[in-house]
Amino acid sequence: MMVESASETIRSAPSGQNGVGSLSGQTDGSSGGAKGTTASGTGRDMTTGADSNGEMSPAELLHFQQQQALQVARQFLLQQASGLSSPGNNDSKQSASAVQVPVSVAMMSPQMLTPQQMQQILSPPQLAGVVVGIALQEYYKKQQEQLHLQLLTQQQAGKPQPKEALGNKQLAFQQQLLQMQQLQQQHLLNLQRQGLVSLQPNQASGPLQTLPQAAVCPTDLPQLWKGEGAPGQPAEDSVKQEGLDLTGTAATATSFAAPPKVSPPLSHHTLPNGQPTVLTSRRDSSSHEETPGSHPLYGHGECKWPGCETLCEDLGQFIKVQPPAHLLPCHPPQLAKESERLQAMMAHLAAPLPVTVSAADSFPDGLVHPPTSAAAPVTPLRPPGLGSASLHGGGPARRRSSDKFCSPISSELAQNHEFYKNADVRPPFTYASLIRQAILETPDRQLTLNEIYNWFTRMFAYFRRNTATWKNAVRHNLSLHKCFVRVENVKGAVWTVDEREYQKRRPPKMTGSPTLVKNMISGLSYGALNASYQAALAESSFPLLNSPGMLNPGSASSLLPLSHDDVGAPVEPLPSNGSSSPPRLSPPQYSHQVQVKEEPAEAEEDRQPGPPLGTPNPSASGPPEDRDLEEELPGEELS
DNA sequence: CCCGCACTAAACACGA
DNA sequence: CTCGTGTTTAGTGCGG
Repeated sequence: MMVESASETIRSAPSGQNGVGSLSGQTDGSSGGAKGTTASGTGRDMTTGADSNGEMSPAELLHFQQQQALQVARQFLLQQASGLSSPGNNDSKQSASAVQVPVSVAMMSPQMLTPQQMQQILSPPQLAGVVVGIALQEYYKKQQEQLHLQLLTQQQAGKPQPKEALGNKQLAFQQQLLQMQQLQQQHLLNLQRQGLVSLQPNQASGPLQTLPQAAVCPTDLPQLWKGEGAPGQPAEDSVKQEGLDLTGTAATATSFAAPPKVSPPLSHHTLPNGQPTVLTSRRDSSSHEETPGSHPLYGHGECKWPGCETLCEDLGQFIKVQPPAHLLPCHPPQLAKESERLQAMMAHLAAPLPVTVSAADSFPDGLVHPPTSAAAPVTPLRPPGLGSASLHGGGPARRRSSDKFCSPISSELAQNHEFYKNADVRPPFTYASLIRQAILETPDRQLTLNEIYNWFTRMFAYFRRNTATWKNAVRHNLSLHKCFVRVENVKGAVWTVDEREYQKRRPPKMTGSPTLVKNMISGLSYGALNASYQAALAESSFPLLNSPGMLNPGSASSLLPLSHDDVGAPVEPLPSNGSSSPPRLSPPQYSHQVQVKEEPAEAEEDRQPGPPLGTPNPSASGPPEDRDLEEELPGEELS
């Protein structure tokens, strides 16, 4: 779950945008954004986790996600604590170490985390960094979901209660996740030992870590600790000292945390030396702790892991047996499969990627930049900021995410500029939105066809090939969409954007449809929330999903409401784009008000050069940008 | 199933 | 004639 939520969070980003659906989610922007996201991401997970309970409200979802992440972290801590102090060993020593744990645990308790904190923890850039692992995460997500379902089914025996069930489920699921991770890791380690896998601990962990890490980015953790007054380092140390088993799982984390920053305090992910033994111990502890006497996978004197019915006298035995000896045998098929896929994926991703993109790699500008071109030109990776969207180059499947959900193309681009520039990935935007972007980026808000071409090639590596195809598409779009207006110029013809038309063709409203809401939530982590939000506004494209991302108490409270009802309505003009937008223009204002529907011709005619404000739009205070442009070139059109 | 949207492909027209 | 630019039509895939 954690993973999922994390990934979800991330993905929403950039893109939240758009998110999102992509490799797996299938591209469609639309699907990705709305449905895709929901389905593949949190939505689904959530469902899995709480479906029995029915739908969760956005807020609940968010909270749930937070809890997931926190609980996992807490679990680790608890495990540590319990492992040290519980069964059998209760030395003063341990108690001493244990002392710290409680504190940390307290700190970690979900209730204590505010949405804001969450955001801090999962800052956009950092989140973005985690995106790399999304594909893997999703894969695991599915696996985990399945397992979870299985477990639930088996467990159902005695827990029908909704609320409680949820709580139990959460715990169970979390444990499951942990175990899954452990198993995965173990398996990898085993393979490693056997020489089947040459992966290094770090590498191996890479993907794995993504799970937990995604939820809680190591680098970010420090903040948490700090917040509580527990210095990052100390915490880490303490953890280590306590003989964290976490390390085991954590092996993974290492790579992530690797960077300069002192690694993640998040114990579980932190992996000191990837010692195998740790795993076992950790696992033990994990199973112990939480619910003494109970284990999600243990019941009625036998292992409940799907397919495994090993008999165990008691939990203790179960735990003992379970670990390496028992667990593996139980799930070889799954693990084997996973491992294979995992490795394949890793290979495909080119090892370092995950790490590369990690938070640590954030650039000075605060943005997470995609792997450099060198790395993987053809890799179908998702841009850090962008969640799903259709990136893979190829098939028709990709299309449109931008329109419906990635609207804030400008912010998206700004954030992932480097990525698109270097990665041979198809941008998740429609041609129309790209063209518009290209045009609006210029001071004059007009471009010749050739300049548009150049912009495409300059901005996207993807458009450096197959020129015939996309150029044709560009021309096609220019001609086809009313929003693009051709203006005769002295030198020739230039293309401008009729913002009103552009807005018209977009989905007018986002009523409070459930899906949208979900999207919003899922869109959670969209990169620079504020930035994107503003950008969205500026673009006047709907803030849709992106804004939601910011479910942050502070901003969220104020924004969410707005996004909801106001989405459809004209947004307040935000000169966020200031860069290119001349003072005179105030595009956003027109956004939806569209008075008249079509009649581009009319519109054009309407725009008489003389009366700048004369625009038919009553409410509109100022003429749309294009208008200005066009009007600036009076002669031609009018006459 | 239908519709709308986005995309791809391609034919055709025009002017330089 | 070729090329670039525009326009238009047809077909496909996808989501609502």
